[in-house]
Amino acid sequence: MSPQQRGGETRSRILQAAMECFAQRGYDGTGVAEICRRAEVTKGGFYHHFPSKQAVFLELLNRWLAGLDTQLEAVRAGAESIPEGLLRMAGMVRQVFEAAGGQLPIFLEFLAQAGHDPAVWRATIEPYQRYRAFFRDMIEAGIAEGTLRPIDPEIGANLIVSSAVGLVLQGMLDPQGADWGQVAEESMHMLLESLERKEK
Amino acid sequence: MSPQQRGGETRSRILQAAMECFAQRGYDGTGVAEICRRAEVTKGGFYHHFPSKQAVFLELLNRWLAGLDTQLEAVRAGAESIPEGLLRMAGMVRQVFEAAGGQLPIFLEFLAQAGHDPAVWRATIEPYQRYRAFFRDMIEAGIAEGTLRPIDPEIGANLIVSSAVGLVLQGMLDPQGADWGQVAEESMHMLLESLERKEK
DNA sequence: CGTTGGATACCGACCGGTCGGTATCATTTT
DNA sequence: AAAATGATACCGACCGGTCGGTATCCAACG
Repeated sequence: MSPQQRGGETRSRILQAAMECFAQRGYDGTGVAEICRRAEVTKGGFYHHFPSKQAVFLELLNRWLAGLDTQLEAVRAGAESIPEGLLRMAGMVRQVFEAAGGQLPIFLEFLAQAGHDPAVWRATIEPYQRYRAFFRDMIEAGIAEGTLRPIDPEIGANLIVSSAVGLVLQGMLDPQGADWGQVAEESMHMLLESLERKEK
Repeated sequence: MSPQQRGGETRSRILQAAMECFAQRGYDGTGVAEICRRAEVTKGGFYHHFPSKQAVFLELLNRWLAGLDTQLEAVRAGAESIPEGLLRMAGMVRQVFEAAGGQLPIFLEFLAQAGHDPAVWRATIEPYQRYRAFFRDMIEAGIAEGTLRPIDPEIGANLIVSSAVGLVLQGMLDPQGADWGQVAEESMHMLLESLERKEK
């Protein structure tokens, strides 16, 4: 195996292990040693691939956000109408939950760290603004195509983003508390029902 | 000054200092020594009043939640109709933000810690269930009194709680990003508009 | 009234242990 | 040989919590 391949594999093993540790014990709660143990790498290897613990965290955050971005964009491009697109985005919540296999609380870590670390903060807050703009544009398009009532797009986008964030958060905290994927779909359905233009 | 008074004052000074520290540096990020410095108490005094750092954190959490509870209940009792009550609860968001004076990120700490510490988790998750039940009852009452459309109360309550949580979260992360109090009111207004029974 | 006993409040040095990060060396690949 | 990779040992800082001791005040007693 080439060294690039080996190095890359070690690198992703570290990332994977770090994600699991952060999700279970939190950022401050997990030591570099623990990540190394789980990734079957020594400290030397760790600091060969990453300059610091924070760098690993930041890369994890950026990957997660990038994944969300591409998913959202794909759904938008594939949807026939705005309401249908929004509904399918609600379905993404279920996917997000299933994909992470109970290791989701790392999202909480992202948020908590954003409160203390300016670098994490910038990386966290910027996507929120992007998402608000994203849904604002969608709503405007929906109004233009006549499938949505003429509401204030800013407020509507905010409502969507807020509900999504709140939903994901509750799902993180209490995965067994409900079928959050289904709750997300039904909530978005109710929300849409009120935004959609009804033919009389 | 009686010793009880002195003791009580010291105790609340510790709580206040701890809240500020936790909000700025996070739970793990703040040492007991730092809390003591800010509260002008020594470590001995700290551990005289509290058995552990976690105990301080938990008391802070419980006080916050208790305050929210009493406020919500007061609004419900004082409202003439369900929609009016819901609208005034949206106004509470502005109050919450102003009352905390930018020290709000401690809410994030509550959430993050809930992911790791079972005691914090129980204290955090239980109010969510209570709030969902609270709003479900309100919606049911609203349907009964004829001011709300006959929607699914569970889903509606979930939508309200999720939006509120997401709104508060965004306000924490980016206090300067918007007038969150106003955004909360307008969002709730839009939400209500779709839930309210419209006379034709 | 003065004294005394003891409860409460508070002090600050100290401990065992952990942590993130570094320095150095060994091995493998090109 | 040079570069990439990763293993081992170690460092200094810091942290939560403990502990022996002191200051302050109240209540009971003589």
